[in-house]
Amino acid sequence: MPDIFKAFAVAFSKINGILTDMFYEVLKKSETCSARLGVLHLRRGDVPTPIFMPVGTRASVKALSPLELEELGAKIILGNTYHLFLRPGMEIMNLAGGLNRFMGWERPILTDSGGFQVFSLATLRKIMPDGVKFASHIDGTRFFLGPRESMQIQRTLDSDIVMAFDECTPYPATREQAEKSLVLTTRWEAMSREQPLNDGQMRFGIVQGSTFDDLRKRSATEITALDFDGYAIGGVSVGESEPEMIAAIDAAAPCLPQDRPRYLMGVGTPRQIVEAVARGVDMFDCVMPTRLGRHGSAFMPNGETLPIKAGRFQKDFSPIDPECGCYACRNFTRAYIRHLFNVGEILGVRLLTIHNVHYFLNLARRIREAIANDTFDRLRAEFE
RNA sequence: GGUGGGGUUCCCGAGUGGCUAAAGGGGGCAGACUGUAAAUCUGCUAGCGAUGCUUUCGGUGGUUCGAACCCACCCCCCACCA
Repeated sequence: MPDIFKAFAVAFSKINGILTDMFYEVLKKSETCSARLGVLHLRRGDVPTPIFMPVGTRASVKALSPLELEELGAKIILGNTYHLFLRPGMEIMNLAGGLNRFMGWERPILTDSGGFQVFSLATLRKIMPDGVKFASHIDGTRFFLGPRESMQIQRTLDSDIVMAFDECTPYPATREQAEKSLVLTTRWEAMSREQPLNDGQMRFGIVQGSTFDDLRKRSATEITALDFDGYAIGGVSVGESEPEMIAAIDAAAPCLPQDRPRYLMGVGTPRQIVEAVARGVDMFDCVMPTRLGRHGSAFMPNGETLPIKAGRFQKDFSPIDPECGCYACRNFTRAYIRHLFNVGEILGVRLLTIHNVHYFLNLARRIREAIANDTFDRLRAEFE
């Protein structure tokens, strides 16, 4: 596309943004797939899309300081309603003046609603019509978390993007179970939608439907009708195969409005992210870079992982990835980082976390550049 | 020189007649991890032609149907006393 048209397209989408609410703008769409370049305008700053959001469940992206996140180029991070409600609790969060102030992070935060804990802490909860009775995984204390409670907590956290309270459907699920879960989720999200939020907080709905195309479409349609600021595809990365995950996106994405951001929750591997972008997804979060970093795996250019603890790196004095520009790769060797893991020094965990988070943030950057330069198909091919 | 304690599979270490190829750690190796109950978890770790066989508990003999485990001698280590 000639530059003049490009500029026009950008200008048009900007006007378009003003006509809506300027929360989300599409800057460019790929001509060969559904990938799109955009920007989220949030209270605490703009977020370019496609974007990767590091996960900071308990008011910390594990092993990293806000300064390091800033230097790595993180634009938005996650927090979690369930975990922050339990500790430090809302009294302290209120006194602190919200999650951003509490943790010293000035850029946007997206908070998950606790819906994922309905899935991950399945043995410690009971689903009720208006929410979930949990027994705290810390001390067993009983408490109730539903759409109303979750919205109220996220208000106190004062996050920039608030997720509706859903039931993350377990995998595998029968059609009957998936449908029942979908109906419950739609109800809960309608309740979530009614709750007041703070000025400037954006609210996302979540699509469920498990592995059933028609249920995915139905859920997407029902949730869209509730008119959220953005839409997430949930109930993925719960143990299903990659083709099943892709199928869920293929089923749901076309039913979501073009002028709102799409967020694929909990995903994923580099390839899964690239494939989802090709299908029109704009936002991602995943614990993979931070968790694998703590567990001794480093991401390599092709998306595979290097087990740094392996004995074969004992005398390997090259960087994790010679092509990588992160602090860990610029300054330290495999042999040294392996040694740190070997003796249990926390710096090892920190260095791999820095490398992995850099990898994911950089992947998102490369994706954005590729869409802008019409080379996304080429980038996509690197991960096949 | 004397007295006492001890030498176990890569390392530390449990095991005192058959249920012991030998507990438990460590180390090593492999794997898992996807809106974080995870700086975590799971396997394997003598050899082999492998539902069994061979070698192994400092060494050499011996007792016994059977020994890492009991006996004799030898080698080595540690502690204390001379």
